[in-house]
Amino acid sequence: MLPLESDIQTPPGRQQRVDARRNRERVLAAAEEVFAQEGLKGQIEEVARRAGVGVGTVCRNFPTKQALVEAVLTSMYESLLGQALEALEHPDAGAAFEQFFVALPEFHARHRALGEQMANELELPTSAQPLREELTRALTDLVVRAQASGAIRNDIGPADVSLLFAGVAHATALAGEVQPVLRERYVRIILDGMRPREASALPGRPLDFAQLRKMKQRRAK
Amino acid sequence: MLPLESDIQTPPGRQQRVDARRNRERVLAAAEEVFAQEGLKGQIEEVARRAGVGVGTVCRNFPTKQALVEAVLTSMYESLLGQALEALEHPDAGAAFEQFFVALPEFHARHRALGEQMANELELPTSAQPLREELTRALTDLVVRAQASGAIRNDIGPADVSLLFAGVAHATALAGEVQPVLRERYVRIILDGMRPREASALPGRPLDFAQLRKMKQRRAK
DNA sequence: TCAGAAGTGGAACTGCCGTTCCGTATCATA
DNA sequence: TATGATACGGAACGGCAGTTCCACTTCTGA
Repeated sequence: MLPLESDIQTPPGRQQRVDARRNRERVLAAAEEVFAQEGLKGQIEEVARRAGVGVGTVCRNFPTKQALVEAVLTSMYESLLGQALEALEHPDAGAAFEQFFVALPEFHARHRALGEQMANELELPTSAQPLREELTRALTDLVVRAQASGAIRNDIGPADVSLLFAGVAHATALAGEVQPVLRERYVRIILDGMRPREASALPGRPLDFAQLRKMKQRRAK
Repeated sequence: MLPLESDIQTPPGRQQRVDARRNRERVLAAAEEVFAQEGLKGQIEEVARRAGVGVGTVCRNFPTKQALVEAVLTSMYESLLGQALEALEHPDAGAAFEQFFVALPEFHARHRALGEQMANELELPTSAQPLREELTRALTDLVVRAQASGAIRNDIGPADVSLLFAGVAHATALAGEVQPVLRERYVRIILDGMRPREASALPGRPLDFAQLRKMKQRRAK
Protein backbone atom coordinates (compact mmCIF):
# COMPACT_ATOMS: atom_id res chain seq x y z
CA MET A 1 0.00 0.00 0.00
CA LEU A 2 1.04 3.56 -0.55
CA PRO A 3 -0.76 5.34 2.24
CA LEU A 4 1.78 8.06 2.69
CA GLU A 5 0.03 10.52 0.49
CA SER A 6 -3.65 11.19 0.74
CA ASP A 7 -5.76 12.45 -2.11
CA ILE A 8 -6.98 15.27 0.09
CA GLN A 9 -4.76 18.29 0.04
CA THR A 10 -3.12 18.58 3.42
CA PRO A 11 -2.03 22.14 4.12
CA PRO A 12 1.74 22.34 4.26
CA GLY A 13 3.44 22.45 7.62
CA ARG A 14 0.89 20.28 9.35
CA GLN A 15 0.43 16.55 9.81
CA GLN A 16 -2.70 14.70 8.79
CA ARG A 17 -4.69 13.83 11.88
CA VAL A 18 -4.18 10.28 13.09
CA ASP A 19 -7.88 9.41 13.12
CA ALA A 20 -8.10 10.61 9.54
CA ARG A 21 -5.29 8.37 8.46
CA ARG A 22 -6.78 5.41 10.27
CA ASN A 23 -10.09 6.00 8.55
CA ARG A 24 -8.39 6.13 5.19
CA GLU A 25 -6.85 2.74 5.84
CA ARG A 26 -10.18 1.31 6.87
CA VAL A 27 -11.84 2.62 3.75
CA LEU A 28 -9.17 1.13 1.55
CA ALA A 29 -9.48 -2.26 3.24
CA ALA A 30 -13.26 -2.19 3.01
CA ALA A 31 -13.11 -1.22 -0.64
CA GLU A 32 -10.76 -4.08 -1.42
CA GLU A 33 -13.21 -6.44 0.22
CA VAL A 34 -16.26 -5.03 -1.49
CA PHE A 35 -14.75 -4.86 -4.96
CA ALA A 36 -13.41 -8.37 -4.57
CA GLN A 37 -16.86 -9.68 -3.79
CA GLU A 38 -19.03 -7.55 -6.01
CA GLY A 39 -16.72 -6.45 -8.75
CA LEU A 40 -16.74 -2.88 -9.92
CA LYS A 41 -20.46 -2.59 -9.29
CA GLY A 42 -19.75 -2.62 -5.56
CA GLN A 43 -21.21 0.54 -4.06
CA ILE A 44 -19.60 3.42 -2.23
CA GLU A 45 -22.20 3.28 0.49
CA GLU A 46 -21.39 -0.36 1.17
CA VAL A 47 -17.72 0.49 1.39
CA ALA A 48 -18.52 3.22 3.88
CA ARG A 49 -20.70 0.88 5.91
CA ARG A 50 -18.04 -1.80 6.17
CA ALA A 51 -15.40 0.75 7.02
CA GLY A 52 -17.65 2.12 9.73
CA VAL A 53 -17.55 5.65 8.34
CA GLY A 54 -19.92 7.93 6.44
CA VAL A 55 -19.92 8.23 2.67
CA GLY A 56 -18.56 11.73 3.05
CA THR A 57 -15.37 10.33 4.51
CA VAL A 58 -14.95 7.90 1.65
CA CYS A 59 -15.43 10.64 -0.89
CA ARG A 60 -13.10 13.08 0.79
CA ASN A 61 -10.27 10.59 0.68
CA PHE A 62 -11.08 9.36 -2.80
CA PRO A 63 -12.87 12.14 -4.63
CA THR A 64 -14.32 9.81 -7.21
CA LYS A 65 -15.17 6.15 -7.36
CA GLN A 66 -12.54 5.67 -10.03
CA ALA A 67 -9.91 7.06 -7.66
CA LEU A 68 -10.94 4.52 -5.06
CA VAL A 69 -10.76 1.70 -7.56
CA GLU A 70 -7.31 2.80 -8.64
CA ALA A 71 -6.06 2.90 -5.09
CA VAL A 72 -7.27 -0.64 -4.53
CA LEU A 73 -5.75 -1.84 -7.78
CA THR A 74 -2.44 -0.30 -6.88
CA SER A 75 -2.29 -2.16 -3.63
CA MET A 76 -3.23 -5.38 -5.42
CA TYR A 77 -0.46 -4.90 -7.93
CA GLU A 78 1.97 -4.52 -5.12
CA SER A 79 1.04 -7.82 -3.55
CA LEU A 80 1.15 -9.58 -6.92
CA LEU A 81 4.58 -8.14 -7.60
CA GLY A 82 5.69 -9.46 -4.25
CA GLN A 83 4.66 -12.96 -5.25
CA ALA A 84 6.47 -12.70 -8.55
CA LEU A 85 9.69 -11.55 -6.93
CA GLU A 86 9.41 -14.32 -4.40
CA ALA A 87 9.00 -16.91 -7.16
CA LEU A 88 12.07 -15.51 -8.92
CA GLU A 89 14.13 -16.44 -5.87
CA HIS A 90 13.50 -20.09 -6.66
CA PRO A 91 16.64 -21.67 -8.12
CA ASP A 92 14.70 -23.99 -10.46
CA ALA A 93 13.24 -21.89 -13.27
CA GLY A 94 10.52 -24.40 -14.10
CA ALA A 95 9.38 -24.63 -10.51
CA ALA A 96 9.49 -20.85 -10.15
CA PHE A 97 7.24 -20.57 -13.18
CA GLU A 98 4.75 -23.05 -11.80
CA GLN A 99 4.77 -21.52 -8.36
CA PHE A 100 3.80 -18.12 -9.66
CA PHE A 101 1.38 -19.10 -12.36
CA VAL A 102 -0.51 -21.45 -10.12
CA ALA A 103 -0.97 -18.53 -7.75
CA LEU A 104 -1.97 -16.08 -10.47
CA PRO A 105 -5.49 -17.34 -11.16
CA GLU A 106 -6.17 -17.49 -7.46
CA PHE A 107 -5.14 -13.89 -7.26
CA HIS A 108 -7.41 -12.96 -10.13
CA ALA A 109 -10.24 -14.89 -8.59
CA ARG A 110 -9.86 -13.15 -5.25
CA HIS A 111 -9.97 -9.81 -6.93
CA ARG A 112 -12.56 -10.08 -9.55
CA ALA A 113 -12.52 -6.32 -9.95
CA LEU A 114 -8.98 -6.47 -11.25
CA GLY A 115 -9.98 -8.46 -14.26
CA GLU A 116 -12.95 -6.27 -14.94
CA GLN A 117 -10.84 -3.19 -14.75
CA MET A 118 -8.27 -4.65 -17.08
CA ALA A 119 -11.00 -5.62 -19.48
CA ASN A 120 -12.78 -2.29 -19.50
CA GLU A 121 -10.21 0.42 -19.12
CA LEU A 122 -7.66 1.48 -21.65
CA GLU A 123 -4.92 2.24 -19.23
CA LEU A 124 -4.21 2.02 -15.57
CA PRO A 125 -3.88 4.81 -13.07
CA THR A 126 -0.65 6.66 -13.60
CA SER A 127 0.24 6.02 -9.99
CA ALA A 128 0.34 2.28 -10.72
CA GLN A 129 2.35 2.62 -13.91
CA PRO A 130 5.85 2.02 -12.48
CA LEU A 131 4.56 -0.89 -10.42
CA ARG A 132 3.00 -2.38 -13.46
CA GLU A 133 6.18 -2.10 -15.43
CA GLU A 134 8.14 -3.79 -12.70
CA LEU A 135 5.56 -6.55 -12.67
CA THR A 136 5.70 -7.15 -16.41
CA ARG A 137 9.49 -7.31 -16.17
CA ALA A 138 9.25 -9.93 -13.43
CA LEU A 139 6.72 -12.02 -15.37
CA THR A 140 8.82 -11.81 -18.50
CA ASP A 141 11.81 -13.02 -16.52
CA LEU A 142 9.86 -15.96 -15.15
CA VAL A 143 8.76 -17.02 -18.61
CA VAL A 144 12.09 -16.50 -20.34
CA ARG A 145 13.97 -18.41 -17.69
CA ALA A 146 11.48 -21.27 -17.77
CA GLN A 147 11.90 -21.46 -21.52
CA ALA A 148 15.69 -21.38 -21.30
CA SER A 149 15.55 -24.29 -18.88
CA GLY A 150 13.32 -26.25 -21.23
CA ALA A 151 10.36 -26.28 -18.85
CA ILE A 152 7.94 -24.68 -21.29
CA ARG A 153 7.70 -24.36 -25.03
CA ASN A 154 9.39 -21.50 -26.85
CA ASP A 155 6.60 -20.35 -29.11
CA ILE A 156 4.63 -18.56 -26.40
CA GLY A 157 5.33 -15.16 -24.91
CA PRO A 158 4.94 -13.74 -21.42
CA ALA A 159 1.69 -11.99 -22.28
CA ASP A 160 0.28 -15.21 -23.72
CA VAL A 161 0.91 -16.89 -20.41
CA SER A 162 -0.59 -14.05 -18.48
CA LEU A 163 -3.76 -13.98 -20.57
CA LEU A 164 -4.23 -17.72 -20.42
CA PHE A 165 -4.18 -17.78 -16.65
CA ALA A 166 -6.46 -14.78 -16.44
CA GLY A 167 -8.80 -16.88 -18.54
CA VAL A 168 -8.64 -19.69 -16.00
CA ALA A 169 -9.64 -17.29 -13.28
CA HIS A 170 -12.60 -16.20 -15.32
CA ALA A 171 -13.62 -19.73 -16.15
CA THR A 172 -13.67 -20.82 -12.54
CA ALA A 173 -15.48 -17.67 -11.51
CA LEU A 174 -18.30 -18.81 -13.80
CA ALA A 175 -18.70 -21.87 -11.63
CA GLY A 176 -19.25 -19.93 -8.44
CA GLU A 177 -17.49 -18.11 -5.67
CA VAL A 178 -14.17 -19.78 -5.11
CA GLN A 179 -13.35 -23.11 -6.68
CA PRO A 180 -9.76 -23.97 -5.82
CA VAL A 181 -10.02 -27.51 -7.14
CA LEU A 182 -11.32 -26.43 -10.51
CA ARG A 183 -8.71 -23.76 -10.70
CA GLU A 184 -5.97 -26.23 -10.10
CA ARG A 185 -7.41 -28.68 -12.63
CA TYR A 186 -7.35 -26.05 -15.32
CA VAL A 187 -3.96 -24.72 -14.43
CA ARG A 188 -2.59 -28.26 -14.74
CA ILE A 189 -4.19 -28.75 -18.12
CA ILE A 190 -2.77 -25.50 -19.42
CA LEU A 191 0.64 -26.24 -17.97
CA ASP A 192 0.53 -29.58 -19.80
CA GLY A 193 -0.31 -27.68 -22.98
CA MET A 194 2.69 -25.44 -22.45
CA ARG A 195 5.27 -28.17 -22.22
CA PRO A 196 7.63 -28.53 -25.16
CA ARG A 197 7.17 -32.21 -26.18
CA GLU A 198 5.47 -32.77 -29.50
CA ALA A 199 3.34 -29.66 -29.23
CA SER A 200 1.27 -28.63 -32.25
CA ALA A 201 2.33 -25.57 -34.20
CA LEU A 202 0.80 -22.28 -33.10
CA PRO A 203 -0.36 -19.58 -35.50
CA GLY A 204 1.00 -16.07 -34.95
CA ARG A 205 3.96 -15.09 -32.83
CA PRO A 206 4.72 -15.14 -29.11
CA LEU A 207 3.01 -12.19 -27.45
CA ASP A 208 4.92 -9.89 -25.15
CA PHE A 209 3.52 -7.16 -22.95
CA ALA A 210 4.52 -4.33 -25.27
CA GLN A 211 2.49 -5.84 -28.08
CA LEU A 212 -0.40 -6.53 -25.76
CA ARG A 213 -0.46 -2.89 -24.72
CA LYS A 214 -0.51 -1.81 -28.33
CA MET A 215 -3.46 -4.08 -28.98
CA LYS A 216 -5.39 -2.57 -26.16
CA GLN A 217 -4.64 0.93 -27.31
CA ARG A 218 -5.69 0.13 -30.84
CA ARG A 219 -8.90 -1.21 -29.42
CA ALA A 220 -9.58 2.12 -27.73
CA LYS A 221 -9.31 3.69 -31.23
CA MET B 1 -35.12 -17.35 -33.20
CA LEU B 2 -38.50 -17.82 -31.62
CA PRO B 3 -40.41 -14.84 -32.90
CA LEU B 4 -43.75 -16.55 -32.97
CA GLU B 5 -44.83 -15.30 -29.61
CA SER B 6 -44.47 -11.73 -28.57
CA ASP B 7 -44.22 -10.58 -24.99
CA ILE B 8 -47.05 -8.16 -25.60
CA GLN B 9 -50.43 -9.62 -24.99
CA THR B 10 -52.18 -9.84 -28.32
CA PRO B 11 -55.94 -10.00 -27.86
CA PRO B 12 -57.21 -13.41 -28.86
CA GLY B 13 -58.74 -13.86 -32.26
CA ARG B 14 -56.61 -11.26 -33.93
CA GLN B 15 -53.26 -11.24 -35.69
CA GLN B 16 -50.35 -9.06 -34.66
CA ARG B 17 -49.85 -6.31 -37.19
CA VAL B 18 -47.09 -7.01 -39.70
CA ASP B 19 -45.23 -3.76 -39.06
CA ALA B 20 -45.22 -4.59 -35.37
CA ARG B 21 -43.70 -7.95 -36.00
CA ARG B 22 -41.08 -6.46 -38.30
CA ASN B 23 -40.15 -3.94 -35.65
CA ARG B 24 -39.80 -6.66 -33.09
CA GLU B 25 -37.31 -8.44 -35.31
CA ARG B 26 -35.35 -5.26 -35.83
CA VAL B 27 -35.20 -4.61 -32.12
CA LEU B 28 -33.95 -8.10 -31.42
CA ALA B 29 -31.24 -7.81 -34.06
CA ALA B 30 -30.16 -4.41 -32.79
CA ALA B 31 -30.08 -5.68 -29.22
CA GLU B 32 -27.91 -8.60 -30.21
CA GLU B 33 -25.50 -6.18 -31.84
CA VAL B 34 -25.44 -3.74 -28.95
CA PHE B 35 -25.07 -6.34 -26.21
CA ALA B 36 -22.34 -8.05 -28.19
CA GLN B 37 -20.37 -4.84 -28.39
CA GLU B 38 -21.11 -3.25 -25.05
CA GLY B 39 -22.02 -6.17 -22.87
CA LEU B 40 -24.97 -5.94 -20.54
CA LYS B 41 -24.33 -2.27 -19.95
CA GLY B 42 -25.54 -1.56 -23.48
CA GLN B 43 -28.42 0.87 -23.29
CA ILE B 44 -32.03 0.55 -24.36
CA GLU B 45 -31.92 3.87 -26.13
CA GLU B 46 -29.00 2.72 -28.26
CA VAL B 47 -30.90 -0.43 -29.15
CA ALA B 48 -33.87 1.67 -30.19
CA ARG B 49 -31.68 3.99 -32.24
CA ARG B 50 -30.05 1.14 -34.16
CA ALA B 51 -33.37 -0.54 -34.73
CA GLY B 52 -34.76 2.73 -36.06
CA VAL B 53 -37.63 2.77 -33.59
CA GLY B 54 -38.50 4.68 -30.43
CA VAL B 55 -37.72 3.43 -26.95
CA GLY B 56 -41.41 2.94 -26.42
CA THR B 57 -41.47 0.26 -29.08
CA VAL B 58 -38.57 -1.57 -27.52
CA CYS B 59 -40.23 -1.53 -24.14
CA ARG B 60 -43.60 -2.64 -25.40
CA ASN B 61 -42.11 -5.73 -26.98
CA PHE B 62 -39.76 -6.44 -24.08
CA PRO B 63 -41.30 -4.95 -20.96
CA THR B 64 -38.02 -4.95 -19.10
CA LYS B 65 -34.39 -4.90 -20.04
CA GLN B 66 -33.95 -8.35 -18.56
CA ALA B 67 -36.63 -9.67 -20.92
CA LEU B 68 -34.74 -8.24 -23.86
CA VAL B 69 -31.49 -9.81 -22.69
CA GLU B 70 -33.17 -13.16 -22.30
CA ALA B 71 -34.62 -13.02 -25.78
CA VAL B 72 -31.19 -12.31 -27.21
CA LEU B 73 -29.60 -15.10 -25.19
CA THR B 74 -32.21 -17.55 -26.37
CA SER B 75 -31.46 -16.81 -29.98
CA MET B 76 -27.75 -17.14 -29.29
CA TYR B 77 -28.24 -20.52 -27.67
CA GLU B 78 -30.07 -21.65 -30.74
CA SER B 79 -27.23 -20.79 -33.03
CA LEU B 80 -24.69 -22.42 -30.76
CA LEU B 81 -26.77 -25.55 -30.60
CA GLY B 82 -26.84 -25.56 -34.39
CA GLN B 83 -23.06 -25.57 -34.47
CA ALA B 84 -22.85 -28.39 -31.96
CA LEU B 85 -25.26 -30.56 -33.91
CA GLU B 86 -23.35 -29.84 -37.08
CA ALA B 87 -20.09 -30.91 -35.45
CA LEU B 88 -21.73 -34.13 -34.27
CA GLU B 89 -22.33 -35.06 -37.93
CA HIS B 90 -18.59 -35.36 -38.36
CA PRO B 91 -17.58 -39.06 -38.54
CA ASP B 92 -14.24 -38.53 -36.77
CA ALA B 93 -14.96 -37.87 -33.10
CA GLY B 94 -11.66 -36.08 -32.48
CA ALA B 95 -12.17 -33.78 -35.43
CA ALA B 96 -15.76 -33.11 -34.38
CA PHE B 97 -14.53 -32.12 -30.97
CA GLU B 98 -11.95 -29.73 -32.36
CA GLN B 99 -14.34 -28.24 -34.86
CA PHE B 100 -16.82 -27.27 -32.22
CA PHE B 101 -14.47 -26.20 -29.47
CA VAL B 102 -12.41 -24.05 -31.78
CA ALA B 103 -15.64 -22.28 -32.69
CA LEU B 104 -16.83 -21.95 -29.10
CA PRO B 105 -14.50 -19.19 -27.93
CA GLU B 106 -15.22 -17.25 -31.06
CA PHE B 107 -18.86 -17.51 -30.23
CA HIS B 108 -18.28 -16.33 -26.69
CA ALA B 109 -16.13 -13.49 -27.94
CA ARG B 110 -18.78 -12.33 -30.38
CA HIS B 111 -21.35 -12.27 -27.65
CA ARG B 112 -19.60 -10.92 -24.66
CA ALA B 113 -22.94 -10.42 -22.97
CA LEU B 114 -23.46 -14.16 -22.86
CA GLY B 115 -20.48 -14.68 -20.63
CA GLU B 116 -21.49 -11.82 -18.39
CA GLN B 117 -24.96 -13.17 -18.05
CA MET B 118 -23.68 -16.64 -17.25
CA ALA B 119 -21.34 -15.15 -14.69
CA ASN B 120 -23.88 -12.97 -12.97
CA GLU B 121 -27.21 -14.71 -13.04
CA LEU B 122 -28.19 -17.78 -11.12
CA GLU B 123 -30.29 -19.32 -13.79
CA LEU B 124 -31.30 -18.70 -17.32
CA PRO B 125 -34.66 -17.59 -18.62
CA THR B 126 -37.09 -20.44 -18.39
CA SER B 127 -37.81 -20.06 -22.08
CA ALA B 128 -34.21 -21.06 -22.81
CA GLN B 129 -34.19 -24.01 -20.46
CA PRO B 130 -35.04 -26.79 -22.92
CA LEU B 131 -32.61 -25.36 -25.44
CA ARG B 132 -29.93 -25.29 -22.87
CA GLU B 133 -30.49 -28.88 -21.94
CA GLU B 134 -30.31 -29.94 -25.52
CA LEU B 135 -27.06 -28.05 -25.82
CA THR B 136 -25.48 -29.64 -22.77
CA ARG B 137 -26.46 -33.05 -24.13
CA ALA B 138 -24.77 -32.26 -27.44
CA LEU B 139 -21.60 -31.01 -25.76
CA THR B 140 -21.47 -34.03 -23.52
CA ASP B 141 -21.77 -36.26 -26.57
CA LEU B 142 -18.91 -34.47 -28.29
CA VAL B 143 -16.64 -34.89 -25.30
CA VAL B 144 -17.55 -38.48 -24.51
CA ARG B 145 -17.08 -39.55 -28.10
CA ALA B 146 -13.73 -37.77 -28.36
CA GLN B 147 -12.60 -39.56 -25.22
CA ALA B 148 -13.81 -42.93 -26.48
CA SER B 149 -11.78 -42.42 -29.64
CA GLY B 150 -8.68 -41.55 -27.63
CA ALA B 151 -8.50 -37.98 -28.91
CA ILE B 152 -8.63 -36.39 -25.47
CA ARG B 153 -7.78 -37.47 -21.95
CA ASN B 154 -10.36 -39.21 -19.79
CA ASP B 155 -9.98 -37.27 -16.57
CA ILE B 156 -11.86 -34.19 -17.77
CA GLY B 157 -15.59 -33.72 -18.04
CA PRO B 158 -17.79 -31.87 -20.51
CA ALA B 159 -18.24 -28.91 -18.19
CA ASP B 160 -14.48 -28.68 -17.68
CA VAL B 161 -14.06 -28.33 -21.40
CA SER B 162 -16.81 -25.78 -21.66
CA LEU B 163 -15.39 -23.63 -18.87
CA LEU B 164 -11.86 -23.77 -20.22
CA PHE B 165 -12.89 -22.45 -23.60
CA ALA B 166 -15.08 -19.79 -22.06
CA GLY B 167 -11.89 -18.75 -20.29
CA VAL B 168 -10.08 -18.47 -23.60
CA ALA B 169 -12.77 -16.15 -24.87
CA HIS B 170 -12.37 -14.00 -21.82
CA ALA B 171 -8.60 -13.97 -22.07
CA THR B 172 -8.61 -12.78 -25.64
CA ALA B 173 -11.28 -10.21 -24.89
CA LEU B 174 -8.79 -8.67 -22.47
CA ALA B 175 -6.49 -8.02 -25.40
CA GLY B 176 -9.02 -6.01 -27.36
CA GLU B 177 -11.94 -6.30 -29.68
CA VAL B 178 -11.54 -9.42 -31.72
CA GLN B 179 -8.27 -11.32 -31.77
CA PRO B 180 -8.75 -14.44 -33.86
CA VAL B 181 -5.05 -15.28 -33.91
CA LEU B 182 -4.70 -15.12 -30.16
CA ARG B 183 -7.84 -17.15 -29.77
CA GLU B 184 -6.50 -19.86 -31.98
CA ARG B 185 -3.14 -19.86 -30.23
CA TYR B 186 -4.78 -20.45 -26.89
CA VAL B 187 -7.21 -23.02 -28.15
CA ARG B 188 -4.27 -24.95 -29.56
CA ILE B 189 -2.40 -24.81 -26.28
CA ILE B 190 -5.39 -26.04 -24.35
CA LEU B 191 -6.08 -28.77 -26.88
CA ASP B 192 -2.48 -29.87 -26.43
CA GLY B 193 -3.06 -29.93 -22.71
CA MET B 194 -6.11 -32.12 -23.22
CA ARG B 195 -4.39 -34.85 -25.14
CA PRO B 196 -3.88 -38.14 -23.34
CA ARG B 197 -0.07 -38.68 -23.62
CA GLU B 198 1.85 -38.43 -20.40
CA ALA B 199 -0.49 -35.88 -18.91
CA SER B 200 -0.01 -34.91 -15.27
CA ALA B 201 -2.55 -36.09 -12.74
CA LEU B 202 -5.45 -33.74 -12.09
CA PRO B 203 -6.94 -33.10 -8.66
CA GLY B 204 -10.68 -33.55 -8.24
CA ARG B 205 -13.02 -35.33 -10.62
CA PRO B 206 -14.24 -34.68 -14.14
CA LEU B 207 -16.93 -32.01 -14.06
CA ASP B 208 -20.23 -32.54 -15.80
CA PHE B 209 -22.98 -30.02 -16.36
CA ALA B 210 -25.19 -31.29 -13.57
CA GLN B 211 -22.43 -30.70 -11.03
CA LEU B 212 -21.66 -27.34 -12.52
CA ARG B 213 -25.24 -26.29 -12.10
CA LYS B 214 -25.21 -27.37 -8.49
CA MET B 215 -22.11 -25.30 -7.89
CA LYS B 216 -23.77 -22.24 -9.31
CA GLN B 217 -26.85 -22.74 -7.21
CA ARG B 218 -24.81 -23.19 -4.07
CA ARG B 219 -23.09 -19.96 -4.92
CA ALA B 220 -26.42 -18.19 -4.99
CA LYS B 221 -26.94 -19.45 -1.42
C1' DT C 1 -8.23 23.41 29.53
C1' DC C 2 -9.41 25.74 25.54
C1' DA C 3 -9.53 27.70 20.74
C1' DG C 4 -9.51 26.76 16.30
C1' DA C 5 -8.17 23.71 12.74
C1' DA C 6 -9.24 19.28 10.78
C1' DG C 7 -12.31 15.75 9.99
C1' DT C 8 -16.99 13.59 10.13
C1' DG C 9 -21.75 11.89 8.91
C1' DG C 10 -25.44 11.71 6.24
C1' DA C 11 -29.10 14.45 4.03
C1' DA C 12 -29.65 16.69 -0.23
C1' DC C 13 -28.36 17.15 -4.87
C1' DT C 14 -27.42 15.49 -9.57
C1' DG C 15 -27.22 12.86 -13.65
C1' DC C 16 -28.00 8.62 -15.78
C1' DC C 17 -30.99 5.16 -17.52
C1' DG C 18 -34.92 2.01 -17.48
C1' DT C 19 -39.85 2.47 -17.68
C1' DT C 20 -44.40 4.62 -18.38
C1' DC C 21 -47.74 7.28 -20.76
C1' DC C 22 -50.42 9.46 -24.17
C1' DG C 23 -51.33 12.19 -28.37
C1' DT C 24 -50.53 10.86 -33.06
C1' DA C 25 -49.76 7.81 -37.03
C1' DT C 26 -50.42 3.44 -39.32
C1' DC C 27 -52.63 -0.64 -40.54
C1' DA C 28 -56.59 -4.13 -41.06
C1' DT C 29 -61.27 -4.82 -42.07
C1' DA C 30 -65.66 -3.90 -44.22
C1' DT D 1 -62.48 4.63 -48.51
C1' DA D 2 -63.83 4.93 -43.77
C1' DT D 3 -63.35 3.52 -39.06
C1' DG D 4 -61.52 1.93 -35.08
C1' DA D 5 -58.16 -1.01 -33.26
C1' DT D 6 -53.20 -1.39 -33.00
C1' DA D 7 -48.72 0.39 -32.74
C1' DC D 8 -45.57 4.28 -32.63
C1' DG D 9 -42.30 8.00 -30.82
C1' DG D 10 -40.28 10.35 -27.50
C1' DA D 11 -41.08 13.48 -23.58
C1' DA D 12 -41.73 12.92 -18.80
C1' DC D 13 -41.18 10.18 -14.73
C1' DG D 14 -38.81 7.72 -11.01
C1' DG D 15 -35.30 5.32 -8.73
C1' DC D 16 -30.67 4.35 -7.99
C1' DA D 17 -26.00 5.47 -7.00
C1' DG D 18 -22.03 8.83 -7.05
C1' DT D 19 -20.93 13.41 -5.36
C1' DT D 20 -21.36 17.68 -2.70
C1' DC D 21 -22.11 20.36 1.30
C1' DC D 22 -22.39 22.02 5.89
C1' DA D 23 -23.66 21.89 10.82
C1' DC D 24 -21.47 19.28 14.17
C1' DT D 25 -17.70 16.56 16.51
C1' DT D 26 -12.98 15.35 17.45
C1' DC D 27 -8.35 16.17 17.67
C1' DT D 28 -4.02 19.00 18.22
C1' DG D 29 -0.92 22.25 20.22
C1' DA D 30 -0.28 25.69 23.46
